[in-house]
Amino acid sequence: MDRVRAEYVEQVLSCVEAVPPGRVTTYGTIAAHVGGGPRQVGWVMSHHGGPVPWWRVVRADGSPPPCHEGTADGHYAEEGTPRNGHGRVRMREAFWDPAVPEE
DNA sequence: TGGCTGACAAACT
DNA sequence: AAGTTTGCCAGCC
Repeated sequence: MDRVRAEYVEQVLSCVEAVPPGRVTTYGTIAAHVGGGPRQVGWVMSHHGGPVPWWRVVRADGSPPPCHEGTADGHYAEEGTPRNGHGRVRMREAFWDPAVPEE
């Protein structure tokens, strides 16, 4: 079953890498796309989200991960991600869904 | 084997 | 609007 886990991780990372600059997606969206639960996606990110743009993956309310939020802020400024004046991303503008990439 | 924890989410108060 | 509770899947003690 190790392979299944590795494949699941690959899909999650793939979705994260598929997120275009200036856009963000949520754990729940990825979970609904690749399967499993939002916590599972978060678990994968915490253990295998090193080489991927994890800052493009935010919570459902638009808040960045509890870790490296300062670093994420720098990336958002660099990518031009629309954010609210409170350190949270404007989901209404920046939200991106892997099932509807043409948006 | 059972229970707790964790980069979450949705519903309820 | 903000805080609290339950459900979710997988891993670890």
